Amino acid sequence: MTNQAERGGLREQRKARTRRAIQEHALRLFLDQGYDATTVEEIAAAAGVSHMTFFRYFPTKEAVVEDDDYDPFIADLVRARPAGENPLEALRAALRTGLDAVLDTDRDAVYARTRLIVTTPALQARQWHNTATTGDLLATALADRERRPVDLRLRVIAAAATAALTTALTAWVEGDGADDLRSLIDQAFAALDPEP
Amino acid sequence: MTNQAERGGLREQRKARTRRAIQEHALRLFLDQGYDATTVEEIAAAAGVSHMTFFRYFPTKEAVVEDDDYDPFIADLVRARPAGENPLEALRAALRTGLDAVLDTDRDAVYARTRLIVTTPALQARQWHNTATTGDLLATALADRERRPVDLRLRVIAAAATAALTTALTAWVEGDGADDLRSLIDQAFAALDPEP
DNA sequence: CTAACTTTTGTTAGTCAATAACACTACGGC
DNA sequence: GCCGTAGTGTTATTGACTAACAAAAGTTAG
Repeated sequence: MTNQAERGGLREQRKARTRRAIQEHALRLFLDQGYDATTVEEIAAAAGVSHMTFFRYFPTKEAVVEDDDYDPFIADLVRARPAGENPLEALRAALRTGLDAVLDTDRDAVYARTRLIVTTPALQARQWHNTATTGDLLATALADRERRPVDLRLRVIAAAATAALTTALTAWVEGDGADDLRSLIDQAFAALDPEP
Repeated sequence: MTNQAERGGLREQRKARTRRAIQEHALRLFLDQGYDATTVEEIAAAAGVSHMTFFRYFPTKEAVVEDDDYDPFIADLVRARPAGENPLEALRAALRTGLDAVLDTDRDAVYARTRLIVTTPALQARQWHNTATTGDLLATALADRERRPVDLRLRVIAAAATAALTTALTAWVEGDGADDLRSLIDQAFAALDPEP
């Protein structure tokens, strides 16, 4: 119990509450009046903090929308795929498994956030950076799985897979969320296999 | 000769000269002292104009580095590929032809600019946006070539091709330009073909 | 050649994101 | 209860970018 402060201390509770408050007010305001039309000052005021505090919790205005917590999770799923499987199929299967877990429970929230990102230039730019990072992570996972170093080939395959995923997500938003995302992702990955 | 002003008038000459001056001083300063460490005010001063004039010529600080003029050219090369050829191979061949023309004459300039973009976060973000635009253009070109509308499959293939190109360019910079770019691009595209 | 016009530029003043310095408050260990 | 410190607010600064208006130059007509 020496480290109680890090788990249940009042400070940590407050921190977590403040962080969540900022995030929720930000998303509400973004969806309400648009991303660019919403200033950090507004968000901070709505959350009852100063704009400095906002930046203490999030490094940039964009970061408040980001949510890449489960990238490492997917990387682990990739590493768990059988070594014989071809890399692209391993990525497809891992992404599928990871997304299934999220979509079943949080579909609407995922859609709202994805829509916000896809339709906001500033968030897109940021998202592309995150996608590149994810690509690197996946390439590393592929390499680990085959017990060899990352090379150009694995990097290209990982980049192609994230490109397929991004294309499917964009199509999802373009269709106003009416399509089944899983099906779109299947189609996207199928396009990478020069079929018989 | 009714439209002389649009071709050889003093105004157009001055405009072209100013634009080039801004661009050259900007690149020099960026390479010299870094992108972030260089302010628009500095660039404007070096080019002998006010910072407002800078923004009249370039919408953003990043735009001064961009150079997507030959995207439509590559799209035309894609359209010119035989309709029987598979889409990915058509893109590879078109990109190859387009790059050959540039690399032979401007290799060093292309390398310097690519390095600047790859190593500067703000320029990367912008470049990803441009890459996405290029992807759309290529997808459209592929569709035109096959005389049918753009669909998810063509978009994925175009996105995968640009991802391969980007990966090759990144590897080129990581290797300090010592590798042969053409060879890197060949390897990158080969990775997209699940080989025999 | 001159007068009226249009285009381009500079000046000024501003907004907003992001960072820094420093003092203040209150939590939590003792 | 006391004190160190984490967390916050205040204020000020930098730098990208925009708007409004005035000034200067180019262009065209008469």
